[in-house]
Amino acid sequence: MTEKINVSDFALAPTLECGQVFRWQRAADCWFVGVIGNRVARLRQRPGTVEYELFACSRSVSCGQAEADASATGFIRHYLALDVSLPQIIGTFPEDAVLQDAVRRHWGLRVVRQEPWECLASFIASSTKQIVQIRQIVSNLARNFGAPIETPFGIFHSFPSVEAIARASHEQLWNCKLGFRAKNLLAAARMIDRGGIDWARICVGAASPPRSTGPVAAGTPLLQPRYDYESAMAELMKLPGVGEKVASCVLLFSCGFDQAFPIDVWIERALRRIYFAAERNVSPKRLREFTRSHFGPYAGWAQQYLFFNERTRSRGELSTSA
DNA sequence: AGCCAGGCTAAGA
DNA sequence: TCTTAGCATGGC
Repeated sequence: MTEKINVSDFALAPTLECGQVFRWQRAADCWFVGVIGNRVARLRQRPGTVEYELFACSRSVSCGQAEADASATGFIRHYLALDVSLPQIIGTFPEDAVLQDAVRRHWGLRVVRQEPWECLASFIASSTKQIVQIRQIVSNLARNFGAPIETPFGIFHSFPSVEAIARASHEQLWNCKLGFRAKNLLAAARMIDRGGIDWARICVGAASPPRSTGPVAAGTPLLQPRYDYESAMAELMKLPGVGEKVASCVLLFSCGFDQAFPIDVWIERALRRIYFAAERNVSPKRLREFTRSHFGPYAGWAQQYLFFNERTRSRGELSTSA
């Protein structure tokens, strides 16, 4: 059964294809099909609305049965960040000709709320890989280690849990086409699995990592205060294969740090061309400092507009939608 | 054929 | 503290 959500200031295609998530595919009749947590979703944009169908395997909902109720709508609205005001966010951007042009061209792009572990694992896998290949790796991991989800249009797989990856062998991960990143993903999963990272203070209220917390010592507060941005970054960078870029992606895409500004090769090229055309040999440190002072509290959203704009600049269509 | 990909890390200046 | 090779593999 298809349900509808009224939307404004939203564009589904750039949101799902700008490179922040790797699990969405185009299907027939303008549908996008993807996996969110342990559910399969079909999404389609129509004038003024987003249509959705949601399928899950759980105790309350039998496998393959469509969900459609208030909580399902809330689930989609939350994932797509439809509960925030895009004009207000764009209003914090600097008066910057290039950025404003990117915003006009891709109006409606939103930073979605991913699950932290899937986001982290995906970006550990992303080092010096093309987006097409990252999508392939994530798909391989899900098919080999995730839980199957049946739908009327095929079987999908949830992204594997921390334990599932932690229990895998190096060879199994290697076979998912991770290359030299396999040992990083394995070591990161094992470190998280034994409680080596303070997730609760990086992503307060997040659904990840999917581990029971076990007994808590008397007098221990159930919810620690959230880390500030720098501390959260430092905590994430304890993990092998996680440097500043990957950590920024995780903080922006899955932990609600809207100011995080990942600098990858595409963004770095764009920054040098747009803002430092007169200078050459601008140090990475100066680039970082510039992005922090120039783009404001929603720098990460600005980054997504610039990134997607850069990747589609001399191209009509995106090569990642295959 | 050769260069590049949503980088990270250890080693050397 | 700041640059530089090495890392695996596939797409173009």
